[in-house]
Amino acid sequence: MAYQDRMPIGELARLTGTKVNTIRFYETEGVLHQPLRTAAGRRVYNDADVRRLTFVRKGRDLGFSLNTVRKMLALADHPYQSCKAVDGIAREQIAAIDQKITDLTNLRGELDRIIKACENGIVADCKILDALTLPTMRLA
Amino acid sequence: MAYQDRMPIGELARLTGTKVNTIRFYETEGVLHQPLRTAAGRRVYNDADVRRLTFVRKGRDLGFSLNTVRKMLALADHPYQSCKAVDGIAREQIAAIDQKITDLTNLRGELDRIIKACENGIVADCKILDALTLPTMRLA
DNA sequence: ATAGAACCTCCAGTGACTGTAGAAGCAAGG
DNA sequence: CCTTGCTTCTACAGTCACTGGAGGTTCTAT
Repeated sequence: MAYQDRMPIGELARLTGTKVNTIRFYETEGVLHQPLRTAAGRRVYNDADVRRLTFVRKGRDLGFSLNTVRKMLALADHPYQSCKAVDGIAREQIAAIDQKITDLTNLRGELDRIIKACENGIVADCKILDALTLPTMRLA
Repeated sequence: MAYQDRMPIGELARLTGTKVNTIRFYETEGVLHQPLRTAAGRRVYNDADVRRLTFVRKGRDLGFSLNTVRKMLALADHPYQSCKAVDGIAREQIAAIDQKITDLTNLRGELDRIIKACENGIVADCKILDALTLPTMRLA
């Protein structure tokens, strides 16, 4: 299970595609736990940190604020907290997520259409703005 | 077609859920065109600006940088540019979009699972980190 | 033993907004 | 017509989430 289980910050950075400075920043922000240190004061990470940091980076890439990511991490950190709290945090995010999925799907469709039109040598009349503007495929 | 076709900045802000200052910021960044001005120097916007700004906001909310949004807007601004360029810009984004859709779908699934477990009075062993970490449902 | 890479802390800079100060414009009531 | 109050204007400082660099230490490898 633990293929690399006692790695320095540079290795964690490499595995997650994160800048070393950013990892230290997340630590000061309390998004990543304070890691163990070697006698010389160097940070030591493990596989759990890789998973946690990957989650943070993906969450940010998906347009969630650090604060929202923090809330979602709270679900992982306190899996035995009250159902009410967990349910609240989870529900809060679902509507936003569904909207993002809808928007991305529309955007993807339009980019696809543009590429296909190009293949046929026709320059598409560009409807890319509509992809995120028109109320097509609304879920609610 | 033009229900509100000569609006001040405040109205554009209201319609798109954007801060007035942010609209002015997008103008200086060249993401929004320089609008017409009244004799007194006030900005005047129209429906096309509403659509464009909506696109920018959605794009940002989906985690794309202003620069990437700028590139996608270029598809709308120059629909008759060379197919090669259009195709390049479009293709560049599609892989990123697919990954985002996959990640969001996984995340949504896990939040759903957490909520359902809560309904049953069972506190779920939380696998939220896995939602964005495990290589399930990879497209490529 | 020493060159070079990786690490440390601290702090300044960037991207993308967000808020505020101070002045000018405009619409409505008295 | 005038004042009260809201909107807009420019300009600039502040915030969030990083990102990069300076100056110094530690580790690794020859």
